[in-house]
Amino acid sequence: MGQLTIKEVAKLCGVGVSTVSRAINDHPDINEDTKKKIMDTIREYNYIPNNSARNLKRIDSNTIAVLAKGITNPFFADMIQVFEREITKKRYSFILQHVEEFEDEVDVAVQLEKEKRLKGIVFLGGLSSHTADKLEQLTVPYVISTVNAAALGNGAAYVTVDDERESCRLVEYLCSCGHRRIAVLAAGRQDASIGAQRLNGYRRALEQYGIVYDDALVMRTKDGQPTYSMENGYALTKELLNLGKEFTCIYAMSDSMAIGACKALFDAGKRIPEDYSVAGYDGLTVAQYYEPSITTIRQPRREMAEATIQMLFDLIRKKPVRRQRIFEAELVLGGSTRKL
Amino acid sequence: MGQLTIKEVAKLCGVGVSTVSRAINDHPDINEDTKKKIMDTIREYNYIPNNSARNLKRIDSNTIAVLAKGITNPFFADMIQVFEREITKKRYSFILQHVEEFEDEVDVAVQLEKEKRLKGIVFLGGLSSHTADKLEQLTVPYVISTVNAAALGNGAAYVTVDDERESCRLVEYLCSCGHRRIAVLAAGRQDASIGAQRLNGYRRALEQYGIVYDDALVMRTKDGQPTYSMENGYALTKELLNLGKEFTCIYAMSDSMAIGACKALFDAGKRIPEDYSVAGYDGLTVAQYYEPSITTIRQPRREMAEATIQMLFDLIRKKPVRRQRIFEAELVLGGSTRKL
DNA sequence: TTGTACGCGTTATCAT
DNA sequence: ATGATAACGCGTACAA
Repeated sequence: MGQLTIKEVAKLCGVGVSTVSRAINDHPDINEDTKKKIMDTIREYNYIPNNSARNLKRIDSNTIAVLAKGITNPFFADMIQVFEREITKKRYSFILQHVEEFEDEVDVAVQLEKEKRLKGIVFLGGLSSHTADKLEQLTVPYVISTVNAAALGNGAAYVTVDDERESCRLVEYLCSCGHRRIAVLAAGRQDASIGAQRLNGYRRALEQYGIVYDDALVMRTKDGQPTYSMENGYALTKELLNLGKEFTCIYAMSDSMAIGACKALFDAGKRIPEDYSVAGYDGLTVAQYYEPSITTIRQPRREMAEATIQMLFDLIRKKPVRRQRIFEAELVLGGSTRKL
Repeated sequence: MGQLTIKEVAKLCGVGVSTVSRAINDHPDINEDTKKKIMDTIREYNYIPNNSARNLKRIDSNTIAVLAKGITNPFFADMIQVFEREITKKRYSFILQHVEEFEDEVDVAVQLEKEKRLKGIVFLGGLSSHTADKLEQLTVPYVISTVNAAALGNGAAYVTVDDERESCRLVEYLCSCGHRRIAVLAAGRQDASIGAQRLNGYRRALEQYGIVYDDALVMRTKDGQPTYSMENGYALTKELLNLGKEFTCIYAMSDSMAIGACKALFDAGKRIPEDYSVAGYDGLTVAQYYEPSITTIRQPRREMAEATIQMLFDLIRKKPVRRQRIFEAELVLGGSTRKL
């Protein structure tokens, strides 16, 4: 199709292409009048510069990309807001790039870095250890946010919480309430990421309280099922009830699962926390709004997002900077748990 | 930096650039052995083609873009999944493009169409009527999803529900339960989109039941506040309670607001539905999982998403197609409302 | 089957 | 202050 190019705009205005380029890129050395005339015709004819051509030619671009695996995860929602705000505040362009479940986020990052001449990258979620070495293909600074990046062990910059420790802290609290048979809604067996960490924390807490670990109380997500959903929490809890195991408390490894667990208990005619206590993990907004509000571990998402951007810009500006930050989470007590 | 280009790969392999190009683009007329050798060195040296250059050169690209305003909106989550699945199923590439709150999604679309040589576009959310004429700048087919596009009135293709009718239906149900003083948690006054539609539906239902509309029962969101959030639902309900108005039911214009409303009532020591009934709108998953489950209007999101893609491909293939589809929503009865 | 050369639309460099 | 022109990295017609 006869798309409008910079050449035709130049012809229309009776000037050279470089003058048009100067106009649209706010270059200083250009006559105000000619600039105005050019901008007017551009508006009149709806000329839109081709970004591919610009990116191809440009040396650099002051653009930060945030790559999110599972962009619809409610856990990411306010973090993304913070990223957007902080990045534009620093006068950089912000690209939010969705990474599909089956895609390798590092591959996407390497491509995008070339395509858009990125200045920096944030990884949100995903990032299993077996792709860690690929990170070396990146030539710009990057920060890994909210994934237990410590496990990657390659000196990468990251911002996270210690999932094992926080999980342990939560379960310690539950034990201190007198619970000794705490069922767990966990990830599948093949999960080597946060799911495994949180389960480790659970076991550590039990040990400290001299409680024998009982594998029968650990409900594992079926392979291929989405783990951290309400549906899964509901299904696993139903199954747990059907098994007839004795327990006084359910520890769900995400707030969404905890909500599913609560609903399953309600549907079975149980009361919370009188009959069963329920605890979650994440600190989603909806956990506070549930009735009863859900005892959980709140990750300081906004602060973590801010720290991520701060760290990224320090790296970009080659400031000396601590490349690892492990945030402390907060134990939020809700009405969903009680002392026995 | 000495980035690896197709030229250098060609040199490394001792072949011409076009042969390399043929290799990476799966062209038929190329010797299998040379192709293999090229692909091997590409892997060895981690060569990544520059997408900007490719897009610039390519005539077309079999790519569909979904532009979402408010990508973190839980309402969009499963629709996006469907888009992704259906588009890749049809062997097209899928781009999910986040549109910032202050951005004009049509501008973004026009740019992206040029940059990526798009074959089609889906608009999800946003799209106020004052940008409707800009849509003519698009030269590829597009479908508007889930926004009351009828109001745009320019013959654009869209998939939606009739917000006014469905809202009316819900309120009719509430009236049929004997409620006569139904408070509303609404959008701000300047909202001319779905917020206004749903409020119209409310008024129509009242009329049918001979109930006088009382503006004092309509709690409007403060300007600049995010409307459809739990926080807002909570705040508006607190305010409503403080006003001391008499009412037996709250109609929140989104499920998130309804959950906020419930929590505010619980915090005030009220019971649901014994003291107050609460109804929402949207049919989010969490509405079912809340306790009590929330009476709401469920929009058939997945079906709407499927219809959107179907319509888009029909347009691309120039099949004759009904360019407007208005889906029927479902009235979901939950435990949050009761007959008086 | 393969290589050469041109052009995609833009920005940067150099003249003027 | 402005214009001509050479890249940017790749795909493709055309020639071989």
